Amino acid sequence: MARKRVTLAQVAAEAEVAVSTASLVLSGRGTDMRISEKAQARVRDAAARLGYRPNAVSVGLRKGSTSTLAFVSDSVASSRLAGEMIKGAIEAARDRGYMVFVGETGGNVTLERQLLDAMVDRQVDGIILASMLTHGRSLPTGLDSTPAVLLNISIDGDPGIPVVVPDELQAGRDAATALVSAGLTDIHLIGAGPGLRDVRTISTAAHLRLQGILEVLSAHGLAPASGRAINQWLPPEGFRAADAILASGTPEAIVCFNDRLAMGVYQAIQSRGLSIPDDVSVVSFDDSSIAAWMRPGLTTVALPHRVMGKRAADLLVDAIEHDRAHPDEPGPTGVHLVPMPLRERDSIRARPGRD
Amino acid sequence: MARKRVTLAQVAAEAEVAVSTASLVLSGRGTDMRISEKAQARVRDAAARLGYRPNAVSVGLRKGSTSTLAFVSDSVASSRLAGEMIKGAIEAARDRGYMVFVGETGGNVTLERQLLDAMVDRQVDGIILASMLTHGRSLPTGLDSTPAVLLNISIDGDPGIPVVVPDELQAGRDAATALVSAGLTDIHLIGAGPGLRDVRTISTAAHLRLQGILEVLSAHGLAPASGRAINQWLPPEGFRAADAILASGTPEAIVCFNDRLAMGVYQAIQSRGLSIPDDVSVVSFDDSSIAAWMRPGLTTVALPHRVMGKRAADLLVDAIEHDRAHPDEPGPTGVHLVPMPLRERDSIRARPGRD
DNA sequence: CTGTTAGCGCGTTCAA
DNA sequence: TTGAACGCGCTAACAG
Repeated sequence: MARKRVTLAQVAAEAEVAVSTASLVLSGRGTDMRISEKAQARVRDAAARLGYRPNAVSVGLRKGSTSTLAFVSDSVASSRLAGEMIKGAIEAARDRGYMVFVGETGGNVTLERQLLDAMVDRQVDGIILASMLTHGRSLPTGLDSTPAVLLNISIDGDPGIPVVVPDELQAGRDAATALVSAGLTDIHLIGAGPGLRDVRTISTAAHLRLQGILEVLSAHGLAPASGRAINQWLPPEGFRAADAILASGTPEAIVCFNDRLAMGVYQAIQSRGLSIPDDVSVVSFDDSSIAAWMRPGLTTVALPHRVMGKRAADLLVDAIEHDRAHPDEPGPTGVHLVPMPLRERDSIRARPGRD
Repeated sequence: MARKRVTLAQVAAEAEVAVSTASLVLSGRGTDMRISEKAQARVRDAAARLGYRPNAVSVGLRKGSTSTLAFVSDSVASSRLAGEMIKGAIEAARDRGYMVFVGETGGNVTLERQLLDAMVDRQVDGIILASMLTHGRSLPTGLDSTPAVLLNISIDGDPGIPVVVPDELQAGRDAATALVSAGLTDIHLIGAGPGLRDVRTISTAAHLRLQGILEVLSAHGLAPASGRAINQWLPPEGFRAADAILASGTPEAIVCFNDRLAMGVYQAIQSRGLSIPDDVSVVSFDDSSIAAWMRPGLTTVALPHRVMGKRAADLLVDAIEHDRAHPDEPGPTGVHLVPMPLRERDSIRARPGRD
């Protein structure tokens, strides 16, 4: 097993040149250093024949840079989201020549420390710290000694490093606009609301979505017909909330704060023999995989996890390269909002008599 | 930025001993080598004071082993599965002191080669090669020079390394048994069947599930009342298939080959005003997240992705350690079947008049 | 018991 | 143009 790797020294021997010559040739600076064409050819040939590949560990030790990123997330339950973000980050990293270590903390701070340390020990060039919750948290120490980017984490105060988060505020506006521009005015909220402070989760997404919704409604002289602040955004809760609304009449439209709530809402509406969107229009958030499969297809504002991951990796590599070029200047920073596109399907119907 | 790391030499200087002494003490073999208690204390103290952490890259170069695993998958669309497998692998790896590089090939063979090479360049100690399709494929070369495990991949012939796959055959048996033991005999198949060769996907899962189902049915003197071999196992296909069955009467029971098909089947049954499970019993496979949220809860045979990932990582570390201990003996091998547990919910009802 | 020495594989001076 | 020598940080022989 494990047949020995060929080293640069072996290539040099095979090509009958010195190691440094081989090194220069293979790093593409042969012509630059005016090394004879025939020598270069011999080196390249030998390398190819022997199947030489530079030992990345050695290069890492020598240059201090390992072309490696760390992706550390807390990924609690909502694993699908994490998967997409990781995927986006990995792809972007690969395109820029980086590999990525992935670690999960399960929200455990001690574990997070250990993971971060292990990553730094392995000389990662940069760190993406991701959360699946988007709530305010404090920053682990040590993130200042290595380039880092925060993904889906909102920090209180300026973290001094780039932050990538979805544009939940605009998403809220877009969801509300989709309803209002269909002429719907009797709008009920399930998940949070009706007031700006009626939020039961630590997620900042809830606040921002609500804020965006209320902003658009009030701009049209409207207010939510009702609102339910819910702690757990799952189908059964959605069902119960919708059922309560339906008990006292048929609403024109319901905004669900995520697709799982919407699934329960669908069940409640349909079990009463009502039709979506003929009787009730529904709009939601997340665009999880079920949204497209529900009948009718659910119109929802997508959380672009993959794009967010990609964005974070790109920003991180930018930061790393900036750091290399200008070691003493402060690195890039700022909050990067990733747009949440509205996926229009078939759960909203314009009110008759309106355009 | 990037304040300099503390090196072993600095610790040794601070403790006024030689580097080798410091090395021995910090690797826990101080007492073993009978180094004076006070010297040991000085070293430990200095290390703690300076915040010393060994440079893993250097250790990797020196020892040839990096405490690092590679997880390479092709993860096509079905990303949630990949996420769970990765998670399981990462957790198990962490518990045994390994970090993991994650890479995705999107099914691109060239990319797979490049990724694998990049991993090997970084001196990973072992490789998990995973697929989300479980179909027969050929093995990339080079997997023989590094310990490796195949995850969710069935290879034609003996790959000579451990393989982890779900026990789909038994899963098929269990699904059929759940129905038969409820006294149901009018059983329709959606996804594959009715005959053993009626399969439209490359997935080996379809074959094995079908085989298990037919085995149990025939053991009870039964055969499928109907079967539909379907290419794409998605809700619309499930809806159409179920609708066709319902057009010619109400079936006692339907076996769906995955949960997404079942979702469509639910929609078809319920849109006709029929009840699950009072009129029709349904059983399925995968236990995807929607299964628990459907109404009524879907009884389904779970694909334990996380367990599979964990299993693969454990086997890989076993193989690595075996290799270290007995470098010339052949490594472990064999097919490891991971049980697929039946998640009983509320979509099956025993036929009245039976127990 | 402790210190010195020699690499792991590579990139980079500095001379020749 | 090329080759010899040094060191990244650490471990393992080998002396002392």
